[in-house]
Amino acid sequence: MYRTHTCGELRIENIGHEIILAGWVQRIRDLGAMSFIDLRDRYGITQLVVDENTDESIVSKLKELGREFVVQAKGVVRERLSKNKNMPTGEIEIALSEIKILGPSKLPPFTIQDDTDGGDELRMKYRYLDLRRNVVRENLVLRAKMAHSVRTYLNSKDFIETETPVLIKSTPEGARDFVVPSRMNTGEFYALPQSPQVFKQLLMIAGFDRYYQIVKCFRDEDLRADRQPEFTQIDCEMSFVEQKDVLETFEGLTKYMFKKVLNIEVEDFPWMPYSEAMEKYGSDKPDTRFEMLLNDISEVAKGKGFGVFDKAEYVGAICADECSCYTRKQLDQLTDWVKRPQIGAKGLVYVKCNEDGSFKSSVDKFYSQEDLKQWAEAVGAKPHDLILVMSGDKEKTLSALGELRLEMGNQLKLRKKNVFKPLWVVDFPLLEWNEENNRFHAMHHPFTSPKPEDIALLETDPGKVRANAYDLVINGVEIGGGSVRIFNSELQAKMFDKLGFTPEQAQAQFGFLMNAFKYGAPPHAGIAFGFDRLVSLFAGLETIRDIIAFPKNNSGRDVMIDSPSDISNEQLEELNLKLDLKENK
RNA sequence: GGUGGCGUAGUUCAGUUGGUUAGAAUAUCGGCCUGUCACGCCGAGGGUCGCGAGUUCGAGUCUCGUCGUCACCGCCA
Repeated sequence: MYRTHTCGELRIENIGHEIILAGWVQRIRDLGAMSFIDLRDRYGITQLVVDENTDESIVSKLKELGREFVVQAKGVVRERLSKNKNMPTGEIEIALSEIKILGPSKLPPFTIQDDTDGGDELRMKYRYLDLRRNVVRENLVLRAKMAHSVRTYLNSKDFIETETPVLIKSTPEGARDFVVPSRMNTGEFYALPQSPQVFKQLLMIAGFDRYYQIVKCFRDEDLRADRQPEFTQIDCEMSFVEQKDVLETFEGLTKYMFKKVLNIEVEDFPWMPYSEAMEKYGSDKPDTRFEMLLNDISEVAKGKGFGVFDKAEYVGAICADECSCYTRKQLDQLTDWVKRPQIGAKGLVYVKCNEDGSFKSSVDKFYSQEDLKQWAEAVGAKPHDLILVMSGDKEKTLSALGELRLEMGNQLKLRKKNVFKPLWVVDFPLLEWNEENNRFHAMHHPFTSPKPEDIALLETDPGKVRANAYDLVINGVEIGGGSVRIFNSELQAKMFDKLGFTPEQAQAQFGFLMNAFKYGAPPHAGIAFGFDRLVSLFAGLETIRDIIAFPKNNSGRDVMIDSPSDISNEQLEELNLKLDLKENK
């Protein structure tokens, strides 16, 4: 037995007990005739003391100790002379009678403290040291708690947790696949799943009725703070349900998690059509923690001789409360901000609403006070407000205004981390036009069913067809999405046709699913949540790296184990692979 | 694929207009210290200024390239 207690549990009641602790040396404070050692483990920190009564052999042994040594300490719990109210074990200490080094440590490259001196790069390289820090471990404990609450809730609703294969088949739709060569099947490859999509549908056909899985998914696309090449989904599917049933179930799950994990009661989730999200927020994942909605002011802004607006397809505005005090410098900075290539706007027009009801704008030359008053009415601006106007191609301007809205929300501190505003965005378009390959792509995936009333549009105006698809959005983050599925092989065949598949290609790629539909397929629908994003949202973090034990960097590398890496010629040969690198490293 | 930021002591950073021997904090090591808990005080060691070219009498500083890293755009059904 290495220990009788953990470093977080001894209290004043334990005084006089002879105990054994094991853990890491956090810090040694050598006061000369006496020394204090902070011993740390997952559960806390306990102070060990060496003083004039301590055996000489122990005193000399302290010289060998350094930060992050793993030691076993034996001693008697005693009350401290000077107590530390800031720590749970702060009323007691251990009078050392024996100390043994279990694992010596080199000097760690950064300090293992809450406010570490280590940068991200170093922390990732020595992730096993970083994980010793409270803040990082607490994120992973939160993750474990959340996963537990998912299982508790879904199990209670009769969902069957089912594993699906990781070595599957590459398909042309969607993201780029990660691919695995097969040794036994020369020249052939598995693909890693982008999601267990088809398997969960097959489970519905199998009559499982309700399936879930907390499962790794893989997408070989460029990364972001909230995107890793491998990530975790809460993946679900239900039979004999409509959209409403799925949303109710998973709204229930989300509320349950907020309550169990954060002890927060969230209100019922509003439903917002995709078209409304785009018009009012300039985004399909609106941050509804604050208003500042987008307004179409084309009617009142056009036809007054200002060429930029007159030529524009759309003129839109947002109203920032109490911002008429913005200085010329601040407005110039905002203009530069929207002109950055990432936003790509041509410019920004402002109107300051003065206290006396007059207006001061950057386009006073073209617009009278009366004109500007109409703008103010259109956006609901009051005195002291600031109206920001952009124009151009409608779609681009909406999304640029949406970005500007978020930026203003940041500047005005309206995006509070401890406020949670979930909503369902519904009625997504079924298809979106892809300029690159000159064909329609499925916006969600090719198994999503069109709204029945829109099916006729498939022939006449496919871009207008709405899908029975939905996203859960919280605070401007897309947490998850799903759809009611097609469960009829003819409609599925028609979808593949619209997506530009020949019947032969569709059969080769998805024949197994379309055949399965012919053996009694129930109506079904499903959803998947990005578990990493949900955890980071709960943790109040921007990046999902901090809630993953061993994440990859921006370039998809694990800098700790240094992967990906070369493989040996023997391995290549066994797989019948030859490299043909376009550029030498 | 693109845009931008960063790269200087173990670590986090400063380094002015291109100009003497590149600094601070912290960590480490040594000394002193009986109630510390971010202990304190005194002292010491520690630098391929990412790498490579170029401009210059002279480059941490300017230019180009390259590598690494971060954020974003494209991409991510």
